[in-house]
Amino acid sequence: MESQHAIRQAGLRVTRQRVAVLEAVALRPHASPAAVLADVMTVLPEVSHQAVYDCLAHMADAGLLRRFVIDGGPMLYETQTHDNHHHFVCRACNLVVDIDCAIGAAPCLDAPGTEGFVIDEAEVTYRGYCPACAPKSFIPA
Amino acid sequence: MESQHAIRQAGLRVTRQRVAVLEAVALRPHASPAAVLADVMTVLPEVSHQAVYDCLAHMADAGLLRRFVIDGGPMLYETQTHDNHHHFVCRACNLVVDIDCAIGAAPCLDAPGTEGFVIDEAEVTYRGYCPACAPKSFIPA
DNA sequence: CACACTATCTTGAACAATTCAAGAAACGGA
DNA sequence: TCCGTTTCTTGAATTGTTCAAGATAGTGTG
Repeated sequence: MESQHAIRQAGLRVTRQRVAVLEAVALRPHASPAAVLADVMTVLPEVSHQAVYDCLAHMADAGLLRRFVIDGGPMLYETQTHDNHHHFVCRACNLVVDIDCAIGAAPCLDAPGTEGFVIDEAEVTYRGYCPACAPKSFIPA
Repeated sequence: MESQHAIRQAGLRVTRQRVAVLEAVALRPHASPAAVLADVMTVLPEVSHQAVYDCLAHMADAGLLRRFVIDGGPMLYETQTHDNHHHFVCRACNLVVDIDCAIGAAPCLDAPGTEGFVIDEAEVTYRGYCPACAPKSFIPA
């Protein structure tokens, strides 16, 4: 119900596939197309992977979803396009965690030597070790 | 000559392929495996793409190269692992430009709500419009 | 300088993620 | 309800990367 309004307000047609995709993304912290496809198939067994790719791409372009990539991995999508948060990736277990932005709504947008550039977004990826992996990393083998 | 020492000091065997790959990366601001392969083939016509992938991966692991990805694109490599700079990507022409770090050697490493996390790197990707594309973006069609 | 040991390279296939293309289905306004 | 356009299905194609097996070539040692 909620999803339908959001999709319509974004100027997109409301289809069962889009509603299901949007709700699937909303339920996962960081959803890959494959994961979304699996989730959506439990509701709409006949969805094609292509529909999932299209829905994700259109909704990302429309601002309903945020899209990012970790290393060479698959695309990841998340809702919450409004708040400006970043991502932490554990070097050991590849866990991805949201990190709130420390420096206000638009962090680090003032970069030196950028005369003539129009910078509207700064995406930050932190790397290191999560609490579960950090202890081990100090006691090598 | 220079490259060979660097490779040896990193604890890697010095091969013609590695020297050529390292020098190819050094000549380009941001080199994809395909571009490196093309460059290396002008010197060593028989190189395999696999050798290029191996060299890049080993040298990146050894700290000789830095590796990053823009969106879902191919892996990009660059030398200059020492200085902590970031990348700007133009939304219109996909130009990638280096941006020096504004906030010291390790920017933004203090993030809130990260108790228990060990963060050792922050990679920033700025997005917007480069000087060539910025004017056009304000005069839509 | 030759030898052996191992790392690296070549060749060729396999894989994962994504995109392209053509026709069928279905949303939304009249 | 009907039409026009968008979106979805189906299935193939592409891109970028990785896997595997055997040949080749560094590097330390005698």
